Amino acid sequence: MTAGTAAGDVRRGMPEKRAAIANAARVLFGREGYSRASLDAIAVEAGVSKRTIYNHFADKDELFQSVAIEGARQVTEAVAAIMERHLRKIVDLREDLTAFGMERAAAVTEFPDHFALVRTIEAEVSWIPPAVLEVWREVGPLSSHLRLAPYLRRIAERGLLAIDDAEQAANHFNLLTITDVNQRTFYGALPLPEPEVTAIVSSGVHTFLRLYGVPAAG
Amino acid sequence: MTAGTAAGDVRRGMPEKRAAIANAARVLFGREGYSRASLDAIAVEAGVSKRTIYNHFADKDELFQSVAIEGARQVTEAVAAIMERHLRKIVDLREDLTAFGMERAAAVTEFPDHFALVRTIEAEVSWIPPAVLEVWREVGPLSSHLRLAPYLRRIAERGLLAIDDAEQAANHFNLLTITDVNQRTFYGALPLPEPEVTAIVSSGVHTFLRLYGVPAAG
DNA sequence: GTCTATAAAAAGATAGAC
DNA sequence: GTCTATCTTTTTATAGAC
Repeated sequence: MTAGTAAGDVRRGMPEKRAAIANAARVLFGREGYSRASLDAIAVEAGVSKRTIYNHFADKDELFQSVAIEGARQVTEAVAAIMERHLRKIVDLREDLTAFGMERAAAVTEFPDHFALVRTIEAEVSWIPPAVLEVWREVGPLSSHLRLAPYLRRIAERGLLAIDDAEQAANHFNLLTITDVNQRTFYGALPLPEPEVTAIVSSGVHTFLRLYGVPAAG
Repeated sequence: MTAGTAAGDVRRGMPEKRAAIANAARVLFGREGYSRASLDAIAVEAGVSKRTIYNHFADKDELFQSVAIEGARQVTEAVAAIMERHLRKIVDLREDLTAFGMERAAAVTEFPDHFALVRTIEAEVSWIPPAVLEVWREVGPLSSHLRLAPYLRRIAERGLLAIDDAEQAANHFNLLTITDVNQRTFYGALPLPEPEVTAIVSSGVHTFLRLYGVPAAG
């Protein structure tokens, strides 16, 4: 991954073969990492000749970056849907926060290719063109991270949480739940029995509510 | 990194060349990552022929694993020294915790090779023999993590903190300070101005004291 | 746009002399 | 134990036909 190639270049109306290549690349980059995943293998997995890959992507770098950004977009959308499902209407605050945290943790195991790719990106961070990296962060982790704040702010406005700085509270929620899980499982690469995941998330929510809970809503 | 090779094999009384190889490998694995770092380059950096590397290490895998575990040991010792310096005798709790957090964060930038290597390990976690990975975790991150608990327990026994579960409290301290910093900087790979690091650590300590602080000692 | 075939370079590992 | 020189495989990337 030499610095300097252009960014994503993801268009609506992808031709079929291009999509097949992107899917195969996501799987193989995720399973093997950047260097080990060969374009030969990606071509086979996609059912396409290697030359066709070069007709759609400038080189291996651009393919990787394109796949990374597109994957980040998908995961961010999935996380947004989970937020909407659990944090739009609050029934029982503790239960809703816990269910949100659990599903968010489960999303990591549901997109194993993508999160393996996230680990690769983190490892190769010095080799990725800064502009591409910035796009990836904004589309992916930063976006998932920041979108939580407005939900918390609304919950606080209804008097169910006592929050000064919603973005800091969102950061604390993330650190105490998903970050803790990810740190222990290497983004899902090492298996962790579900009861332990439940314990971590429940404990994280508990601590979060010690920080921001309101007696009446506890 | 194929699974199945033997573990560390680090002895006291390393011959000079072996040490030179290990140093060069640490630098190059850190700078380039596992796949990109070639044994040719490592040999040049070490001022040694490539054949000599194979006289000391079975193959590239074993070299990597040996370097990773030895580096983890060194960093863990450094972190232990920082703990001892700031948490053995408490003068002002908030100040001491903050100074500890700042120096711990600084250690990440002081060992850039090692933490670049940590990112590589995390990325290649599925390719590292489980036994080697377990040794690495115990010697490195897990050890740095767990050694904090006894210090907190002693501080609590002197009445300066209100702690039930010292290991959970240690986890919370780590999440709120060093993990937050590492997450934003990719273990120091992306620069973060020192004032921002200070802000994160201070804020993390503040939150930690909201959770475990004692009015008298606040 | 897509394919087969090939070039050109690089990397891990080894042979054999000293 | 250490070195130079070499083998073998794999990889990225491209030529040229259809």
